Amino acid sequence: MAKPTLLLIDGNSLAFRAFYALINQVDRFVNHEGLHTNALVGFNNLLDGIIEPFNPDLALVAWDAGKTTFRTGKFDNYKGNRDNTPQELVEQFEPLRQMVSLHGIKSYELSGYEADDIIGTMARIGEADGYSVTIVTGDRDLTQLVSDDITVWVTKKGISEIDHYTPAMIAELYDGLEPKQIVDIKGLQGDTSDNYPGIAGIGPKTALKLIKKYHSISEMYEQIDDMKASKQKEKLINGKQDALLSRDLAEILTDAPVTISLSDLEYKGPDYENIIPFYQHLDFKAQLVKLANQGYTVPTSGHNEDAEFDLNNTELAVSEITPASLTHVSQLQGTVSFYLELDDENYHTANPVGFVIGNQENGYFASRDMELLTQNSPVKKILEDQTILKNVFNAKELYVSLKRLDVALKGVNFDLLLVSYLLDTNDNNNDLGALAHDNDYYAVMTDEEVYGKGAKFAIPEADADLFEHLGRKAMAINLLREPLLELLSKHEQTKLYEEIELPLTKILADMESTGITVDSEQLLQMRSKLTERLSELEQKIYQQAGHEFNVQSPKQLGVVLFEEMKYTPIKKTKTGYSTSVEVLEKMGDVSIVASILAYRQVAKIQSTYVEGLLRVIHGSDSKVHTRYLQTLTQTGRLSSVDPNLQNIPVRIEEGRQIRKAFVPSQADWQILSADYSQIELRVLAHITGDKNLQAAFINGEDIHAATARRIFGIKDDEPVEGNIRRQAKAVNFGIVYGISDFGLSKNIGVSRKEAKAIIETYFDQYPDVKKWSDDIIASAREKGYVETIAHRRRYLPDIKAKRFNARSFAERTAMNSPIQGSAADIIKIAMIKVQEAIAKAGLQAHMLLQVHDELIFEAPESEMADLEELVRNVMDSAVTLDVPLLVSSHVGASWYDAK
DNA sequence: GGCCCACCG
DNA sequence: AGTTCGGTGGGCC
Repeated sequence: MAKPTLLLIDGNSLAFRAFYALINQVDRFVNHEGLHTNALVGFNNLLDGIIEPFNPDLALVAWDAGKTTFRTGKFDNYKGNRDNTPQELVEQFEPLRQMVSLHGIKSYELSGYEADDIIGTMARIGEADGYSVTIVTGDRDLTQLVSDDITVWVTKKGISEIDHYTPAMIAELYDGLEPKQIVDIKGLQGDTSDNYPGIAGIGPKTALKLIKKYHSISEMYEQIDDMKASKQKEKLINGKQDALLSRDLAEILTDAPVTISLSDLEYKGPDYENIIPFYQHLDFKAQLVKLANQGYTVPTSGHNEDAEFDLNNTELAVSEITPASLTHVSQLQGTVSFYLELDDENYHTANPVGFVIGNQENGYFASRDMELLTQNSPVKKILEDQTILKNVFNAKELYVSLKRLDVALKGVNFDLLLVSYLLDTNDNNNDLGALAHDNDYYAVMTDEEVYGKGAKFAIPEADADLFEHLGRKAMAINLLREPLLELLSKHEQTKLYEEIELPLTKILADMESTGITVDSEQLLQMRSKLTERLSELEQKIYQQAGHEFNVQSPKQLGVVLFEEMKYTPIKKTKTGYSTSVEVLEKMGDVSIVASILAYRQVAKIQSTYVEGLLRVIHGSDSKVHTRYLQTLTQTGRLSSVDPNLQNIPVRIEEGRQIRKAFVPSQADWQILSADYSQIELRVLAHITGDKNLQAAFINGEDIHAATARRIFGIKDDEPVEGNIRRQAKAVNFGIVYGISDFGLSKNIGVSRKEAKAIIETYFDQYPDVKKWSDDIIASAREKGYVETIAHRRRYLPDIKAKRFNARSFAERTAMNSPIQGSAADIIKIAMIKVQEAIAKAGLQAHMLLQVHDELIFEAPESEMADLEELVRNVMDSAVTLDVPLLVSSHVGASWYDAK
């Protein structure tokens, strides 16, 4: 029969490990009362992930009882070099013990002894009583206890990985030594973290060699006279006291006067009833979700008034649609929730795998049969009925997917994904379950929990399982609607939602479905030319380097440049030499560097753009259909994926050629591009109220020249030289980003001192810009968030962080987000108005793309003049600011030509 | 899956 | 001690 098991846990060392594993995020793990929880989180994961599955018969967590122990009596400086335990950790010790207790594990400490000694003692007692003992610790010192019946698990990499120490492993690590000899090694080499010395001048290698030869420190000194004279012998003789003391300190007691016995240590398992309020107190939402999914009820959370609704309403009435129940479905009215599941995130190509429709009053109806959405089905009728309001999750995905099934979705009224994102841009997770959990609703699982991820992704075969999940999603959408809409209203975001984001969703869906035509012939021609250039450059580089290597590997390139060719490294990355453009350009006129820069440029065009685009052209219509992510960025911008059409090359001619492949979808049509000029600087002028900055725009001045005159004191009748204007331009942009003197000096190539003076002059000349910057940071600190002109909100928890870096970052973000985000608001409003105007004018034109401050259209040549005027008028009047908005536009046969 | 690098506004 | 905002994608290791 297998032996009974005893688990001994080193509470202090694991708490330290857990704390420091998440030290970078210490300010993020704080509960609603301000208690830090990073160590609690890590410790809890350990208990859940390791201890619970292990399910021992007996378990104990041992804790240090205080700073003074019998070891400090022997050696004043024992652990004397340790900094005081941070307050953020100290405050977690008491809840840690509660947590241990709620997991059904006994805690124990003993005055005058360390946790190690309790563990050593209990381990030997357990071993003698016939237990298989496992010790879990963050401290490798405990490996001295390893025996046939005692295994030591030591966490590493924070606490995410664990090494299992057995006698065989010790033998391997210490060249055949036994576990108990580790203390002799430590006696000789010392321990810097515990601050005992060992023998000066004896390191790990010598220590190992000596103990291998003499077995122990005491045997070594017995034979020391026979040792031949050497410096080492002298060190050993002089250090005898230190060695004996250090050995003593390193040795873990196995006979501490503990007052507990094995019979006190029964492992009871978690106390579910009481651990839930405990987790709630700590704001451990993920843990609550786990418990809820295991069937443990989570009562309504008390502290978060904003999100208080009935989590216990988990009764779900979901049934498969049958010919008979179709009558019920057809009678649905008022408001319904609809959810369509796809087998892939790219909804332009994914297959629908099931859907659900219904509400709380009439129940939910699910099916895998997509035929039920087509022809004259009642479901299609409901979806196309403007008067029946739909609650959905990700309306844009639904518009596009349903359009592919020939269903024209109407009456979308609530989009859970969109609303959650507007409430908190961090809630941009595309998973409905996860997002519901963020809003304290736990009666639905995440897709990963139900479907798995990666290679394991699979839609459940059993109808009951799939329909339950779909039904719960639909129910979550319905139940979250009211509380979240109420929050929107509290945040003054109802207009943002109803008049900007929700209408925009439909427009983006149409743009995506329309797609833009890509001339693959053009790309194929480019590809063969670029292939040739790449192989020429490659050969040249090999010649310059003297051998072949992977030019695309920064690591190999670093070796070639900075080791073999002995150029001086200018900058390092975390993993080695930096070989970025910035570095390579600083290396000056070196032929291999020029070749590499050229190679990189061409390789980028080839792989990302030529080949990347060719891969995503749809065979059916020769177009690419990007997806705009409307709920991702922290500022309110869109992003574009599969393919990304917001970063098509433009600055360098060779890359710009790519734009020749973007052409109108029909003969005799053209491309129109219209973009806002300096929209962010205009927004800056508006929201800061700075009269000097506003005057420049109102008077139609060249803003960079105007800034140049101000910061470099150039008189009105003197010209602004190109290089000076370029510097001023960098300053104008830098201000928007919260640049430092360091950053500006690097950017425009002046000294740091000069850069500092320039920034100061800028703020003198535009005093209200300075005032606004200070004010917005103060406001962010007070409210915890910043806002755009349309009340788009970004929370900045780090604005109060103690860490300089995190705080500075938050301060720059506090300035930049209202500017970048307001610009995003403006172009979104413009898109809605342009679409309306095009419809009203009865034009055939399509809006195709948005690139942050630019809109791209296609239209018949015959209506292009009208379209251009319409677009310009709508864009420059989209909103009224204290400065004018300026739009420039161009027409051409391709995107390249519309410049 | 993280890192480096390069492209966009 | 680090130093300019917001993104996506390819390739390496």
